[in-house]
Amino acid sequence: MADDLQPARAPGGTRDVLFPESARWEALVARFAAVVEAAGYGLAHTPIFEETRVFRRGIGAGSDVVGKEMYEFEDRGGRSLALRPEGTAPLVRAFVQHRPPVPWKAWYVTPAFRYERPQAGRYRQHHQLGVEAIGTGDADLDVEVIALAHDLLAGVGLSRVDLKVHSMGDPTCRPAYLEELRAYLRPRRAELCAEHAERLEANPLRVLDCKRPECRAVTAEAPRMLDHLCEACRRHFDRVREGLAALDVPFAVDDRLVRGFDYYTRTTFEFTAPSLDAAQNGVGGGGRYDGLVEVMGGPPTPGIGFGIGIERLLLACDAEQAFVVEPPALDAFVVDVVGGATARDLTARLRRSGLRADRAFDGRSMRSQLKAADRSGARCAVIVGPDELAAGEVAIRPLRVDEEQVSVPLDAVVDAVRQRAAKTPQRAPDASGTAEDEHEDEHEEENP
RNA sequence: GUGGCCGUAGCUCAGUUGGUUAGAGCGCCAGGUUGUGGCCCUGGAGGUCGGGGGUUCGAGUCCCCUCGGUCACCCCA
Repeated sequence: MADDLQPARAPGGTRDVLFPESARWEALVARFAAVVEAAGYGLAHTPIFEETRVFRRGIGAGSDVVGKEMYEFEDRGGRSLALRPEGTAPLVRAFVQHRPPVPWKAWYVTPAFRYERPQAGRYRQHHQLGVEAIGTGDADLDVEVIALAHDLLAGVGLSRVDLKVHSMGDPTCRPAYLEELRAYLRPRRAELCAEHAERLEANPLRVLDCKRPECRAVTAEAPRMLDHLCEACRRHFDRVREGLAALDVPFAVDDRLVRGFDYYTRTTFEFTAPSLDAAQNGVGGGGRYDGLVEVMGGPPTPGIGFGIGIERLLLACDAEQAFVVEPPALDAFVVDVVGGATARDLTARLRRSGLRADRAFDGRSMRSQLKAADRSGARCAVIVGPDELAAGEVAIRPLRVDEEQVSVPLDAVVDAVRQRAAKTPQRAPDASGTAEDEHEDEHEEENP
């Protein structure tokens, strides 16, 4: 019973995003939409849960995400469902189901769920922005997709983001390479760390990605995928690198880059923010998945996409004091010390005229109401006291600039507030430190 | 799933070898200013000391359990 008295909390690893922070999220999503829609991508919403097999088949039963991190459940009809742990598999499922004309270019913003222990930059429910482009294997599409992610990251004002790219090969060249890698590792198995000695046969690539020194030492001389690409994959990768260079997207080839989902073929890439001193500094990543549509039951169709973690991106922005967003200020705050009817009517009139207005309730003192007006960040207070009431006027008191207050007839309030709004710079409620303009036009980009 | 650290007001924290009615700053409310916000002053509200059990004459302080938070490993956004 004592348990019932404990106040309720959001479940572990989840977070509330309340007002002014939510305004920043909205601004980020809007920025993303602008970038990708300008490139022909259309917004797609798909269900937040899918049949479990969509992920099991798509992401791969051997991956950690599917093996131990999925929010899996049975519904009342006994169906096995799962909350989406990532964005690609559901969109590929939607592609297979609806068969839109190719190339199909879609973007999404969605929560993603993974049952992991929360820590800095990692949540059980996090949010991703991403795109998927399905229907062509042209390497220039890889370049386009990577450049879009880069442009967003640079556009929000992050000065330092590292991009690593790699090629995973394809069914022509990868199996032979994997066999060669296993053959190299087998005799050295005893030198590997415990987990990777275990997984050597199932997923030898993971060993390359291991950060432990013992694995590092063993793999220093191990054969690399890049040296074993087939002719087609090599040409593809060359074209991707050439394209990135042509578009001034800085990158480094990382021949140890291994990504967590089984579906990747050829190009894979990852963006990290060195400014994040937390362990989780990957802000986004993606790759090509030329076999995935087929795995989902569609015709053989190539595709590529990426996902960006909203929480991590914003964390990285915090570290650089980038992407500071000021929510729009109120145009007016109505102060009424004569009963409240005027405030009621006036706020409604201002709002219906397209202005942003608020007021105080509970018939508080003028001092209290003006305090509230100040705190609200409103550009001016519209004051109604006994004198104004008698004269059919209101007093317009500027709050953000040092100017005299003026009296205007009741009829002229909307115009007066509108004029004030036009010439008063905005300042958000509780604005702390640097106040920038709400409109996000200028942002320098520095390329290393 | 494994491990470290931490739970005292809305927030950030103090709380002396266990010892009377648990404190501060900020925030909030009210007043100083019977018509005017930001600064200043005064007062006020607000605490199951995460929860449960134990030791003790006495527990915020010690012990056990539990819940929660946080950071890291694994892996990922």
